[in-house]
Amino acid sequence: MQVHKMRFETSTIKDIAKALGLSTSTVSRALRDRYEISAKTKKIVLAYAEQVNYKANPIARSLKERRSYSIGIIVSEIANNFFSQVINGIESIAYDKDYHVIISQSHESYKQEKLNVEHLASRSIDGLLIALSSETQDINYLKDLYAKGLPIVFFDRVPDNFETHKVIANNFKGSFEATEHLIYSGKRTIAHLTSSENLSTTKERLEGYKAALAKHNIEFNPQLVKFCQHGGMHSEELEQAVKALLPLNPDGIFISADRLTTGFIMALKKTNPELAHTIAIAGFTNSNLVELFSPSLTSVKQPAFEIGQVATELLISMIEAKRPITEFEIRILDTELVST
Amino acid sequence: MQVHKMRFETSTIKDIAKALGLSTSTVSRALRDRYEISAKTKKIVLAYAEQVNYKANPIARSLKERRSYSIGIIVSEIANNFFSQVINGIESIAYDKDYHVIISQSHESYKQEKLNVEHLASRSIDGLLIALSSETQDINYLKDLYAKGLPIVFFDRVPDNFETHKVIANNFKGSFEATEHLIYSGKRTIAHLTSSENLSTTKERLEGYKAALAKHNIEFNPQLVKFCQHGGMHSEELEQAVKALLPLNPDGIFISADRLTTGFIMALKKTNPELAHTIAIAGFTNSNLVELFSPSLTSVKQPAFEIGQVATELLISMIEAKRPITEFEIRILDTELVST
DNA sequence: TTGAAAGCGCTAACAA
DNA sequence: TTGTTAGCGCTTTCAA
Repeated sequence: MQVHKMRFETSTIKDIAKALGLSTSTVSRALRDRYEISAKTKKIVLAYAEQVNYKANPIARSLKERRSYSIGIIVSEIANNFFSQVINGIESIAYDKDYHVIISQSHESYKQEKLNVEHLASRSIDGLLIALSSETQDINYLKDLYAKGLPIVFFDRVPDNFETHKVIANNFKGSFEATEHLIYSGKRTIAHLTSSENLSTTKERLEGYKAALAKHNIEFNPQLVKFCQHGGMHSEELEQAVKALLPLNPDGIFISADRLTTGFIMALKKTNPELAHTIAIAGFTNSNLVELFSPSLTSVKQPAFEIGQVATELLISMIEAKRPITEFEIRILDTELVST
Repeated sequence: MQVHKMRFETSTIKDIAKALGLSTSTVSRALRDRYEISAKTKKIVLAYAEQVNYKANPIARSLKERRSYSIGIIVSEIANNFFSQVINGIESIAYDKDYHVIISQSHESYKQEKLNVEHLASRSIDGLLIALSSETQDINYLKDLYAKGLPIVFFDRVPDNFETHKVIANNFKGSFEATEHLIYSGKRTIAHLTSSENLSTTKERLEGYKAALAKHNIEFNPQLVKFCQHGGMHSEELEQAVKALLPLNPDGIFISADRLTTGFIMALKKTNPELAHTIAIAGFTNSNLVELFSPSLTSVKQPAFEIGQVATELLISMIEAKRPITEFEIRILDTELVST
């Protein structure tokens, strides 16, 4: 453990105080730029601190201030373009405001999600940004933490029975446009492949799909809708969906999630390659590789980076709020339809 | 700030001590399972702690023990399949050993990398796992930290003048096989698109490429090799490379990095779509979407997850070593050639 | 086997 | 404006 001791042989506030013949509190005040302190002493302290390359020990500060300047993030998977872009947005704001982020993955498992959240909470995060796993139904553990004072902001996959800030894409509109796009290109038998019914996104996107059909007088056929409980984490799930849908002869399909979109195309190419280029595909995906895909598809892109930014701004505002917040916002950001 | 105070109204060691009429040290010993302590008291303490859902405050512990049980990770981009898989491997080991991880992205910028590392160091990470940015040449700032006692393990992009553990893929062999694969399919004018010359991976992969050419008596033509200083972060870089290579009429190309591989295909499709299916492509990529690509390609897959695992095991062994380590390992893991 | 006490580095109420 | 002092929650030496 010597190694460690060594590393901390950096100067502390105490060292500076001693060297300059001041008290630690004066040094602290100079460094934190707080309270009344003479410009002169401040300058001296700052100069000396600079000279000895003083770095405040964030752990000591955290212990004293009872906060860690860190925020927790829970996503299902970082190897998912949507989420990695959201994370970039989160970081862009967090680092700016001097917070650091701790990322955890639920891998679409409720158990893992709960474990991670509790682990983060015990690590004294100051706030939590979370997109629920596709398995999650019981959010009482989050309510408990929230009640104990942990600020939480939901993004993407949000619960409806939880009063706090939420940031989502305009799922209804995005789905409506994607479905309508298929209709405009002459498709009439449009299947819909989607995630677990638990997810808010699933419900909203299903509504958009239905609305587009209704607008164009196409009867809604529940058989054309297939749910994947695990969000496409397992390829069997997708192959089964393909197998169930094809007998209905769809000429188009609208897919409601990143992993499902790519997973569906893979499953289709694997099981029925001859159909890959005959079924028109429109789906949610933030992959920056869509241009390379064959068959090509029309993609609904979510403003992932912005979602991350907005969620972080809201979270930090909650963390730094002087009084409990009672008015909550649901921010809805527009998607973009991209054809290649 | 009330919000915060509230959150910490969880029981502390002191509370338990008071409730049970013991001293804090006894409670601490019981909880940490240390020193001589009577089985009886231990049981009482443990039961009570369980009952009140006691959670140790990691910040207080860190301050006292001068370590944070967290490790820092620097990658260029998490939205890169290779790196996100490495991170999954890192987490699988770290969480098991009760460390948490803090991920930072350099975005291939030396300045950002240095900033992030120093930020992490000031956050008292216990160790660092890093893949250098494509811009990085001066690693003195890392040497300084290392000299001060911060354990560091390099992976993927490693420096040659730094004595510590390193974990890499067998870049030479992977490149050799990929190039040879192109040769076996009858290609003779094989271009090579690669990253910044700074990177260790660039050098090793170039050697593999050359060796395969040599084995098959194909003369090495330096003009067929193009370096991308920014690792394909900018699309212009790639379009220029395409423009420079095509006049040489390559019938195959071997590409040495994930982002370059996908970037090159995009650039080719954009500028010379008619050639997209005539040039045989082999390239490093860990994308799980290659099956969807058109044109298709032969991919060199790195054992990313394992690289993360091994690097983390080595790092934790350094962190927990009782005495300074003097023998270092370079672990080389085999790649896999996948044709679709 | 247990307790008292010091101290990790920092902040902030209170006193001067 | 500055200093004194207490204390955040925990671990650990020393004494009992």
